[in-house]
Amino acid sequence: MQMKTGVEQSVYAVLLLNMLPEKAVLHSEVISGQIGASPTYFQKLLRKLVSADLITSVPGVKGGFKLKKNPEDIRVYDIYVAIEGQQSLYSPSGILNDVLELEKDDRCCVLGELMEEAEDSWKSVLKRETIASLSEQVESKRFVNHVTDLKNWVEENMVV
Amino acid sequence: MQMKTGVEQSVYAVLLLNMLPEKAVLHSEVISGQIGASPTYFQKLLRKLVSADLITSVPGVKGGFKLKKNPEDIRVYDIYVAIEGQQSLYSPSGILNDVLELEKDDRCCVLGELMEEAEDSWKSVLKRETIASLSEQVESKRFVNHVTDLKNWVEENMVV
DNA sequence: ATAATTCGGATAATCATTGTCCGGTTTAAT
DNA sequence: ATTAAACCGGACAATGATTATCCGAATTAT
Repeated sequence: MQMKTGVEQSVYAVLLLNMLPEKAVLHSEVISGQIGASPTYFQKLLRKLVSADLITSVPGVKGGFKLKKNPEDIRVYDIYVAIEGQQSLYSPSGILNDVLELEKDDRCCVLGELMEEAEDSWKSVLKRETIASLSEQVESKRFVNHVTDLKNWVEENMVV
Repeated sequence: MQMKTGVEQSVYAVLLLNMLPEKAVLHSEVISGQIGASPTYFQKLLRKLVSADLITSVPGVKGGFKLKKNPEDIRVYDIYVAIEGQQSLYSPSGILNDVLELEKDDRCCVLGELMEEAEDSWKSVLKRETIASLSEQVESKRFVNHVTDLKNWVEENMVV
């Protein structure tokens, strides 16, 4: 039970896109290069983010990706769902139902209720934080100089 | 990102073992038969529970498994850790460190802190519930008659 | 027109989980 | 003592999900 690395990469990608000025986009291979991800697979992650309406893609020469929503409206949870899908951490196999000889309608999986509560609790933390608040943390922490380096890098590599 | 089915099976196994009278044990194949798990793999799960000191094994003819701790002292979380190990849901790959050109010592993974908090929140729910409280729920809910059936089955199949 | 890019599908590679097998050890019963 | 039935633990195979690659099509700036 481990989170996909794709979620982590996607979060950082969105953080990078958040550094873009208006109208500018970032080429997918440039991003994956910076993050150190496999370019082809990373494209698929980006497309999932596009499908989830979190980022926008611009096809053609000088194309690339940029944010679609405001950073305050992109929760870490949204990125997680975009990449991993909505399936829950725990899929009850109905074992206890068999054991107790229950009907299928009898939705009373004791363990399931607990797991659902645990998962909700986990999700609520991911829903709390947004790209805006994460960016703020990165900037306000102890490495402001590195952030300016990174922003310079973005400006050098962005298009339009 | 999905929880191993082994965790679910293990929880139910422990619930079954909790129905045993003192000194009695349950044969591993009998349990896996009831739960509908593959017998050989299920043995491995049981041995993990043994290693975690949650249950005891009795080798030899008339051998089997029984609880080692009191049901109040076995948390769902303990079973989860016994089966899945202690690795966290999120293993930071240090991407942001690379991006920000940080030293390895600089443990300031923004996303990591958030994920850790989320995971702690998730775990706290699993730590709250014990085998005792789960058993109580099963018994007190709406299927008391099924539980007595199950207890009869345990008595028929237990050893010593 | 051409080159550079995203899009979407098919498919392969990798890895964790699940499952099997076998020889060894322990114990009850004969 | 011998035997049979169970647990022990390691090696290894099968399965399935994630990751990764490739290719042709669509789009757009030059």
